[in-house]
Amino acid sequence: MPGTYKDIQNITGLSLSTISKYFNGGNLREENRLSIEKAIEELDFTVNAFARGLKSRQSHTIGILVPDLSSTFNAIIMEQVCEILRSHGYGSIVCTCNGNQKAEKSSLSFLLDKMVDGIITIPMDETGKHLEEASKRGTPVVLIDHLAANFKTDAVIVNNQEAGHMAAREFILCGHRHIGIIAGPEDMDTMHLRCSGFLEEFQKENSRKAWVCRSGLSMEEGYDSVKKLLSAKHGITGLFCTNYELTLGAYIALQEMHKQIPNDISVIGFDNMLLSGILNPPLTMIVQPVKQIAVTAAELMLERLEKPDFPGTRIIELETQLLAGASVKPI
Amino acid sequence: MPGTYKDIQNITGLSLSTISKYFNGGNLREENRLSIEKAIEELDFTVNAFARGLKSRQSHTIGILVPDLSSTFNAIIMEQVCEILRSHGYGSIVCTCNGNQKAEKSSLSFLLDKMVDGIITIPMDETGKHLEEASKRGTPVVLIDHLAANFKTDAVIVNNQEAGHMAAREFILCGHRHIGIIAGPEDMDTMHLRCSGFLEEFQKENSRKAWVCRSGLSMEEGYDSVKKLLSAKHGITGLFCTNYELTLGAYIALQEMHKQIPNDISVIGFDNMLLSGILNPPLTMIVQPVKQIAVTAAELMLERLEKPDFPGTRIIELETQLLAGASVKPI
DNA sequence: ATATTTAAACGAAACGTTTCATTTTTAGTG
DNA sequence: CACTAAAAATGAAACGTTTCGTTTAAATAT
Repeated sequence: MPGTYKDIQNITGLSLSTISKYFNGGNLREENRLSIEKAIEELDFTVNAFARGLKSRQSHTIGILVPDLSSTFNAIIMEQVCEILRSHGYGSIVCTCNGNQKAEKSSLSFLLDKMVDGIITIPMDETGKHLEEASKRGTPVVLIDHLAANFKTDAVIVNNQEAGHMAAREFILCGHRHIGIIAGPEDMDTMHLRCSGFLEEFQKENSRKAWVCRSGLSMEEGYDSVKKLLSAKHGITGLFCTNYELTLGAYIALQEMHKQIPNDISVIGFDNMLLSGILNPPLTMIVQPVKQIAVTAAELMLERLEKPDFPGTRIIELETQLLAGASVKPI
Repeated sequence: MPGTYKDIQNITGLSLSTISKYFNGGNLREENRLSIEKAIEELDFTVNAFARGLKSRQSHTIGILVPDLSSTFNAIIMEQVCEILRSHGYGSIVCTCNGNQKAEKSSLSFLLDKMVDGIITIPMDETGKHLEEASKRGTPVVLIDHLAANFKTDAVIVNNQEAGHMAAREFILCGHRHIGIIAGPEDMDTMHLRCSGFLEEFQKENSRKAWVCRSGLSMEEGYDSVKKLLSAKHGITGLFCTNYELTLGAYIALQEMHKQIPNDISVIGFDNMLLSGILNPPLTMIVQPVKQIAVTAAELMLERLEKPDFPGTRIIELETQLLAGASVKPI
């Protein structure tokens, strides 16, 4: 039903190879170029991606594999990545694996079967074992958020440990000695690093003490963690929250308990600049360069696609920033 | 590099058509089936989707086109839709258009060029003009959230007007006469219907009055709207928030102003059950059947793909629910 | 055992591009 | 104006499946 090169050929009288050249940026005589363009218009023609892919072995499609999209951070990263790839002519096939490692492996196969030219992923299985299937097929992989122990490939990460340090230094600077950490899951290395980074710096002096409350990643768990930490009466004067949802949950809990920030308790949040702006007083938080993470991941992929055998792997570590608000009080 | 039917042929001695039959569910002699399976194993074979698509004219890929993924509602709908499609063997190419109608049109073309078998979209352009390109190519379209004025096609919507009614009745029942509505943009028909539905019901009696505060969709604007509405001293005793982000922003603003819910002010929120559970007192809210919306949209699409010329269009309206909390006080 | 029906396997021709080795045309030179 | 070099157009052979009309093999009936 849709037109083909042959239809263009019938209209213009040009050969298939010339027409192909037109669509692939070769040199044509001006009159031929115009007559092809006229035919395209007339036919409402677009190149058949199947046939093109069959010859060129490229789909101009990237597989995106993430644990979920309910986490705002993931959703926004994905949104940005898709958009950038799109502006370079690449589509994004998105798969989530719901925190399930088995699903992660099968989603990867699924994506590869769809002939994606590359995979961008926030891996769950931190060994990276599942990714071997991609390299077996010669499909490049770019990691976001954390490296994979047994799979060397391009990656964009963030200095989570340093993020922890920064938060700790901020509390130290203001004289805090008793801090609660709303830490999230221990087996997730981003979260773990933020927490251990904090402790490393904070506990350099014995007079300072931190209480770690592990949980999942959700707002609800941030809420619960605050209730737990404060009811234990450790004499905590500050809270460090290690992702967006936890921060929000914690904030809501504090409001409910009528704890004034920062008079009753100081808070350092994580991730979301937007949130910082709206709260009053503005929340001091560690922010990740979300946009830049997405841009970098997309660029790593695009460059890798251009030079498939560029040697070595590039691991790009971006900086988190302490966005100073007014939620940490000197004591 | 990856194997082909021909390689399987060399190993098994069977013809290409027999091998094709194997992959397309025809009847084979048991021994042949086994020998093919052995060959597949040995070769690590997977069917080439380009070649298959070229013949079958199907990509087993659906295009998903939404305004953005930063809105939690959209992100979750998408996550679910992708997952369901995936479980039926369909990939999802996701495009966002950032609230930009020009981008919406070009994203649609982009998706069609990628040979998607169908389009599931939350349309921005409410005329649906841009969708004509899809039907010109015979690509089915399923709408979510709202219909398109000039484009009849399958759709999943929600009774937004009735949602407004419900909220109004709840306030009326509790004796409220002065309500503020945090309404979002007027030109977005979901938001508009929630608001107009509310007004329709609420203003049946002249003694009741509602103040509408229009804004964008973000948390920040929910926050600002509350400040505006309350500083105007209309004597408002309740607030109706018309989406998740606005609800959250409003809640934060109220907390900050030390307005107790529901003693100082009653609140009905929208969209997010999770939020309701965590807040204290639990927030009364109107919830959309998110999961069911996603399931229905995916099913409409899958069924349409199976019977491309099933006559008529199916418009499925799902019900919102009032989730009773304790944030509306009788006065 | 042979004839007949049914089921399974086969061969060849598409599907719509790209590519490479050739041929034709154009532009450039003495 | 013929002659060469460079640029553009050409034809044919892939790419890896599916499909359809036909042949061959297996199963059933005579």
